[in-house]
Amino acid sequence: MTKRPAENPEAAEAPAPPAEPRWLTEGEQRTWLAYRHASTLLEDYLDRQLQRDAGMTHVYYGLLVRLAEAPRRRMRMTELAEHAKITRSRLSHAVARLEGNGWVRREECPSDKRGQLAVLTDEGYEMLRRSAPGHVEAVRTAVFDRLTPEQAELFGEVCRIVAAGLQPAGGDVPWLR
Amino acid sequence: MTKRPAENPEAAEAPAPPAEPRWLTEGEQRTWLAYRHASTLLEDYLDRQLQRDAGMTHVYYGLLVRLAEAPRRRMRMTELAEHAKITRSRLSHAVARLEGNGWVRREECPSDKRGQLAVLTDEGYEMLRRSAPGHVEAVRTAVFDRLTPEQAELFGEVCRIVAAGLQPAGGDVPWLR
DNA sequence: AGAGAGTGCTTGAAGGTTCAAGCACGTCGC
DNA sequence: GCGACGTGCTTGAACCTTCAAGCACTCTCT
Repeated sequence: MTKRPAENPEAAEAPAPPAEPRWLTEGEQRTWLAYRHASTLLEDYLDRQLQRDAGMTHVYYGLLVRLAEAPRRRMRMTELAEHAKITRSRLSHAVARLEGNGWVRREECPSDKRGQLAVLTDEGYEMLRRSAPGHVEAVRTAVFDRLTPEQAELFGEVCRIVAAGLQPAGGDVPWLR
Repeated sequence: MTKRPAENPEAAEAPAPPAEPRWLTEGEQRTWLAYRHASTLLEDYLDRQLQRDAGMTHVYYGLLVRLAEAPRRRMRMTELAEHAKITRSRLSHAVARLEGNGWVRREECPSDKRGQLAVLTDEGYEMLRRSAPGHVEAVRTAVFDRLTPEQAELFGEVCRIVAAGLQPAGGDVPWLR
């Protein structure tokens, strides 16, 4: 409910906002709803495509991509989690699964005995090479083919602003522990 | 991997794309990554805020909002699922949980004995009224306070385009069964 | 060197989502 | 009216994510 309820919520508010909430304008509501729809549908579309063609969700796929682009195709767990914007816990579970698939292997970190390296296997790389064309096609179809270059550019700009504001470094609260 | 891999993938492609994949340009890659970051962080941020202040995720919250805005605060299950862009199955589980919380109640549909109506209870409405200010504040903080009105407007436009393209009605494939 | 605090990662349980069935009712055509 | 197919919704199992601990190692300070 980003819109004011029918009745007047004067006193007795939730913990955070002290005064009258700054409700969204009509236009902001429409924008917000549009964003919600777009991101829900897009997430779904990409997850289905990748689940079908690569046997994993978009998040897992993204992890493999990051590994593929890292030097020596390996990365510290924490660093990988930060790049992917997910919690360490989630990454642990994810790598366990990907390890089961033979796409990732773990290695001890030579410089820190607590540390673990996630390493993309050759199998993993090969899987990525096979499914990349289908994925990029899906992204194009769903997004870039429908936008003018100017729209795409501005969309990127907006996303960068929003992401920066929620970044643990950029904001002032460490949302991702 | 929306970027071309290091080696040249000439022959032996994935099922879908027949010829050389249309890889993303440098700028498109940056935009895509920014979108992924923004949506991941935003989803997380909102879910945490609502989990903390309202005891449910953003999706569940959205369902209650839709019910609150529906005539007589009730809606057919299928219709609600379509509005929320989720599967019927997911909605069934969700309503079961919300029913357990006392925020939603089910009613038989008078005109179709197969049908079910999800009805927002008074408790549910009250919960919404209490948590709405905190939620709208979070949305403002994360998004609208950081964008100029022009940026917000264009962002909404882009989202509408993308969503329309993925809509079962708008596209040509029924992604949501 | 050693205690205490911090870091890196994992674990298990609780809850959410998806997928494939499945049941009940409606609709269409004979 | 009755069979076949379609629709509305639910169910259970498999999998994913979160949350709260927990273990092992490192760092800091004395």
